[in-house]
Amino acid sequence: MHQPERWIAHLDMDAFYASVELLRYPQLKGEAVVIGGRRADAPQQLEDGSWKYSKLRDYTGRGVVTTSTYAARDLGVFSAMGLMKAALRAPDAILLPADFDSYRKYSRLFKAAVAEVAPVIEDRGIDEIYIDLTDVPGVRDAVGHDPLGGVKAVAREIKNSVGRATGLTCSIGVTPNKLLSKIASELDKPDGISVLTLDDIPARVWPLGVRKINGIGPKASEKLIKLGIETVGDIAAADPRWLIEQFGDSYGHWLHNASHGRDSRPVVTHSEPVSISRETTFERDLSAVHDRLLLGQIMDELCESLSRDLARKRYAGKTVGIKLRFEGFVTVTRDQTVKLPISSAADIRRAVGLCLKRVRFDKRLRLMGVRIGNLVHASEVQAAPAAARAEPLPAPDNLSLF
DNA sequence: TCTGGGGTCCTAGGACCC
DNA sequence: TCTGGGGTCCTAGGACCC
Repeated sequence: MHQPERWIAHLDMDAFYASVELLRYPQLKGEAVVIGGRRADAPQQLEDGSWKYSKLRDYTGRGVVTTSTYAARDLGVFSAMGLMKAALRAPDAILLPADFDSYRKYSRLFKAAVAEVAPVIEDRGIDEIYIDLTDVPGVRDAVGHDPLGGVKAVAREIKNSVGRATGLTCSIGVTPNKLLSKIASELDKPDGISVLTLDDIPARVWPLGVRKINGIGPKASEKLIKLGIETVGDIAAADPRWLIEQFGDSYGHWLHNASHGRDSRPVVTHSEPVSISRETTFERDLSAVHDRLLLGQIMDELCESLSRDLARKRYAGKTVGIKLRFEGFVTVTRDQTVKLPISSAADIRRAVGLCLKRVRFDKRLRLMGVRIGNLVHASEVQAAPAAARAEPLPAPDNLSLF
């Protein structure tokens, strides 16, 4: 075995939201439980001490599954599935509302527990991280005599640390790069450790379906399958020139490299946000004519919520965008860049007004969103000269488009 | 029975400047 | 009368991820 230059871990919490809920309701262990739905009812304790739960079959309206327990997955209920569809498959599954404050708390706890063992961490969202283990003592010192043994011992130590801090389990993949580690962490889920070297790629990675590669989504996989390519090994065996013909220069090259397990991306321990947004899907589709006032009010609230978030995170931005999704799931976006960074709800709402003017409202709306990009730190925003501040003010009637 | 909310990155065309 | 390239910014849409 040749010695890898790096050892990168991918750590993925097992059924994270559902597992956090099971800490609170341990009596549900082993049951089919689904998290999701904005207005799902929380469990109620009755006089006799027993609990009353909402069932999936009683849910009506829009919404998707956020997470499901492994028992629910056995019934065919997975993340991102519509709740109504999930109810057909598992009508008796228990439905819990999402409690993001709680999930964020456990997220901080598990990340801190990992940092005690290995501090070079890249955040990949609430329930997963990459960790550079290369310079962790137990790994560095094992180079030469027993590298795999050292890596496994450190991975076990990380899992133990996470378990002690949270009572939750996770799965870890360790390989020479992020791409392979992301694949590896899924190989022995839940509560597993998988260590792979480049030599393991043909036996362990090539038999997997193309969707297992992070970066091949529904569209690319559909196209690959149409071309007769089903596994990662099929991509690896394909002529790279043909891949480039089919998928373009950039994605074609990337597919070729990914299928051979090549990935040199570093573990990024700090990053700045690119954009911040707020959006909401309505319970029923709204008419731009009949529900004008309501839509205007919802847009005001989105802008205020976005503005509060900017203030809390201490950012301002120059590009405001709206997102509208109409019935039929057709999505439209409009952007408006202003001269100086803004952060107040009123300034954002004004830019939104300019965006709204450029949209045709011939169908009912199901979603509305606001985004701000081109961010700068609030501390870098200078007071605007009066002339510049007064500049992009549209006539008031343009604001009340709804 | 349609499909949440928060993000990132890429592409491609047009404006504008040198 | 015809016709450069390069660079940057803005905008719209789309793929993908958690």
